[in-house]
Amino acid sequence: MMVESASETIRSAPSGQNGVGSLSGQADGGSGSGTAGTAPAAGRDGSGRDTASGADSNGEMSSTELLQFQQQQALQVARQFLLQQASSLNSPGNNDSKQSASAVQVPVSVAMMSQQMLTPQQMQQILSPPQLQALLQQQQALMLQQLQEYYKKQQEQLHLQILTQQQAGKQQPKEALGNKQLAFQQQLLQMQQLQQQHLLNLQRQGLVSLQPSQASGPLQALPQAAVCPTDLPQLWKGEGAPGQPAEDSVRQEGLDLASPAATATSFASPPKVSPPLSHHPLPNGQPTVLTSRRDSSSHEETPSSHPLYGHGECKWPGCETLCEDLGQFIKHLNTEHALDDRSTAQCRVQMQVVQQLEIQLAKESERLQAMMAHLHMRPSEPKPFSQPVTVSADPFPDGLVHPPTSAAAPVTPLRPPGLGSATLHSGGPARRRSSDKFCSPISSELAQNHEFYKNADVRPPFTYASLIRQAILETPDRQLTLNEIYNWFTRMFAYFRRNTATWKNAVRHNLSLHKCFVRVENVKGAVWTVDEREYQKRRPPKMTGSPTLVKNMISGLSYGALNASYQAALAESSFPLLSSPGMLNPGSASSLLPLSQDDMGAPGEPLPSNGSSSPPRLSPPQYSHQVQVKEEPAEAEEDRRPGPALGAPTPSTVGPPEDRELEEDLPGEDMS
DNA sequence: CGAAGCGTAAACAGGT
DNA sequence: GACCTGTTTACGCTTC
Repeated sequence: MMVESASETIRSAPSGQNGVGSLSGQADGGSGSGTAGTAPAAGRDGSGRDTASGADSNGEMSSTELLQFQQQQALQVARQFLLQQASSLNSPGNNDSKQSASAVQVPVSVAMMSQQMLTPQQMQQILSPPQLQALLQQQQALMLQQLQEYYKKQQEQLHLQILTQQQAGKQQPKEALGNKQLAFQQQLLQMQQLQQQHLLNLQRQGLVSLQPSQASGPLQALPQAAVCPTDLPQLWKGEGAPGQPAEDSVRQEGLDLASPAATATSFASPPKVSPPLSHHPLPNGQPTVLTSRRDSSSHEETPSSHPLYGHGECKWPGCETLCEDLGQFIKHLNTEHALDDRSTAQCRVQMQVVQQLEIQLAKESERLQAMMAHLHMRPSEPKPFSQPVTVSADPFPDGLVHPPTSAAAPVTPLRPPGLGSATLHSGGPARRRSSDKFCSPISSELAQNHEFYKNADVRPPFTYASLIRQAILETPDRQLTLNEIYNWFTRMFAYFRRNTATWKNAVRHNLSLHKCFVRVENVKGAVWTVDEREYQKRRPPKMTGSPTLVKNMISGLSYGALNASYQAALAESSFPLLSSPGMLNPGSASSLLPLSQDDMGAPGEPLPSNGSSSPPRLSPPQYSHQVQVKEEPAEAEEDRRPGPALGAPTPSTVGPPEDRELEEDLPGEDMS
């Protein structure tokens, strides 16, 4: 109710021009007008400064010194990296040490590969899913090996340098040392986070078979490793102090740090931008730090693993406070890391770290591309990956909490994880919606970014049709009144709460326009249902085996979306892990699961499907009820729906759910 | 270049 | 008469 009215009031406000303009503006990062405060807008316009923040602070350092430090950092990273592996191998929590290890390896190549190194066609044609996986692992191994060698070499060097530096540092003025350390640590963090990112990416893609429980191991371990016990405190303190108006930028960015709701705990869950969801939050290859935090904080499901809590101590950058248990940790978090200037500044630093990591990732990706080109395929797209890098030079100059952007497209400011750049059409009204076009599972997409969309004023990258369908399918009865659909929109997407209500018109328009939406006269009025068959009809061919589609997916979507696509593709290839609910946010995953199926291309009705695995929402009774309802509108339906009852019953309406489910569940399911 | 899909705007009708 | 719901048409944009 309230929401509704709210949206209505807003309706007139923003869209001075046409809906298109405002929309694209939103998605694109703000064309200046309209809803102010979107992170992107601020981020872009803001400082043209780039990742150099670290470097900036190093202004005093000579280039040689800088180099040295970088080397040292690399070494450090290498150490941590190896340590990380070792720990994960030995970690009692990880029964599957092998997997953990691979987790570390794979990400490298995975992340890189996903970055448009390969043309979709190449991927598709050259590699079958299994092959792909194998290739990935090969790459990983290769990369890992190289990394390790490199690190080993540097280690010796580093040792020397560290020693000299330490000595020098004692003699040097504190300030200089501080700066050096700052830069050093920043890079260190970046490297480490890059690795985390890779790992997470891998996990999300399901290439690393970490089970939910296990997943927490690496995830937890990484953040820890990322924190250099001795140095970080200084780093953070140093950064916070430097007087940069971090706060300003932070607030401008739309980071809700200042909002009452945003307590220290919620820091991790910047309502506006950072994608909330956990395991897959980094579809874009974004460093996971922020996102992962959010996860666990919001989903106490894994009480034992708060992203900022691990190994009995607080993992807040620069803080190593020991906490006996999670409860204590939470208290500590709320008291010590509440919303204040310091935390804000630290947050900002973290953002910079992430930013630099992205650059690093891009570079590595570029390298991989070259490698791939040399080894396997012909240099697919001459389009060097470097561009993103350059651009990304200043992804979020001032910013805090930017939505995870893929290294591939760091430029795009406000993008929910998992959304490809496709989402951000800067121009015309006809933005590409990923779901339909690319078969990227809207459900999983939503599941992953549920919180994000809920809080961020970002337009979801789905077509109205998919959204409507989603709304309808999410309900037990598979039917909604128009008003309920409205409510779903406003409930699920901040965008539809705050933006013009033109979407309501669009919703109605879509309901009427698409045959897949069937109006049913009900006791309480009219409800809308989905005719899956029709819906599937209007969907694009299929992505399995369709090079072009795959191409679209990959080129059109960013890293995140790519992941989704990969997941879908792999899922089809019987890689259960990929789409495994375990990887998803428990809460949202369950509710959205149904969709993922259908969106994955399953022609049939998604929902009722796994009564067991998927949410219990669809109890037999309900289902039958729905069927009845649907039957009612006989007359109208005959027309619209060719013949549900004919050869094959309409998935969603007729026939025993169980059957459908089975069918749908089959990997090769879809389409023909 | 044209077709298709999508988003948006708007006119219109029927019902409450 | 205002508002909601639903249908339909038109236009612009993007992608293929």
